[in-house]
Amino acid sequence: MRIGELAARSGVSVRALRYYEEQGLLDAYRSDSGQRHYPESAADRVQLIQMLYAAGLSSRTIAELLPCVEAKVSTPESRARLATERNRIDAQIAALTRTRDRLDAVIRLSGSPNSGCTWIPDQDVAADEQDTPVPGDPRVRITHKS
Amino acid sequence: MRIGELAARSGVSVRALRYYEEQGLLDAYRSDSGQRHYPESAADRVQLIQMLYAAGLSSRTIAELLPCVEAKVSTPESRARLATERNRIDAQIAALTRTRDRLDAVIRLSGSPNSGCTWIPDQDVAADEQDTPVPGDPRVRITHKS
DNA sequence: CTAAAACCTGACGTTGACGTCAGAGGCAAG
DNA sequence: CTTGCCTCTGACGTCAACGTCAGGTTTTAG
Repeated sequence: MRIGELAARSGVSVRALRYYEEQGLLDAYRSDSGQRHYPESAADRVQLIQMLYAAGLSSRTIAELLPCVEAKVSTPESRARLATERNRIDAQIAALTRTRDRLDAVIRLSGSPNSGCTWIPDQDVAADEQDTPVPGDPRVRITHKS
Repeated sequence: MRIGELAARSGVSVRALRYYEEQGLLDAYRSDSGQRHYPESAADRVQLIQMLYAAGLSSRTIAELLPCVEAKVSTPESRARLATERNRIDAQIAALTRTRDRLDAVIRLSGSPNSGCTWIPDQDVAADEQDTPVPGDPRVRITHKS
């Protein structure tokens, strides 16, 4: 198939596909006129590329690990790299989970009439830390050069 | 405290703090000479900002939602916004989990004796929790001081 | 008092993953 | 053959979250 169809099938832009090729993530056969042609399997590969991009991997890292993931072949270095990225993703999941739970807490408590929401575990909500912007508060002006 | 101390405490750069202020995420009192002064609570706020950045929220979105999380109040719109972001994070967690599982599968398969083309004998795969020390690698830096 | 360290405000630089535009050529249909 | 869509190769534009530098002021340590 040509690039337009692959783009439509995999849901990415034509530009992105050319960029992937430029980064060494996706190769194409060229017709005599120079047009790119892809096998059916390219769609899956693009999905995989998108997956790894979404996980925060850079083009270079993807280029390094993609052969391993596709061919399931690895050297000790690539296995170490895989493990590193896996752990990074794991940490990211944990952080996202904490963030989600915090947002959940806010959502649940935002309907309550009182202010007993404690998003700091065992610390009292300090009454006012002079942090609230008072409507008619004349802030100190920035006096540059007295 | 002044900006340098806040930066040290919260683990972000001075430039980042000034940027947060510019984006309306963090306000500071100014001394007569124009220097920023922050209350103790600013450190927590910075942590929260970092958390939301790490979850993929933009400055503008954080600016919209941060008052809800801090003041524990919300309008129907902000609740909807919170729910939207929560669901986005949830989807992101699901996608990351799938990606991690896929990497796990590759790691297991490539570690198997018969399926991996390990052309370098036996080496320890103890490359764990060690991030790639590439000099100019500007990936997602969350600067967790651990 | 003095020198170093910290802070200030612009303002331009960086990076990755593309978007977008220009100009030129290819491909099936009528 | 021409019309209209698709594709090609550069090459510049974009956007966010800062990094970095310059030139000047303020605070602090000795």
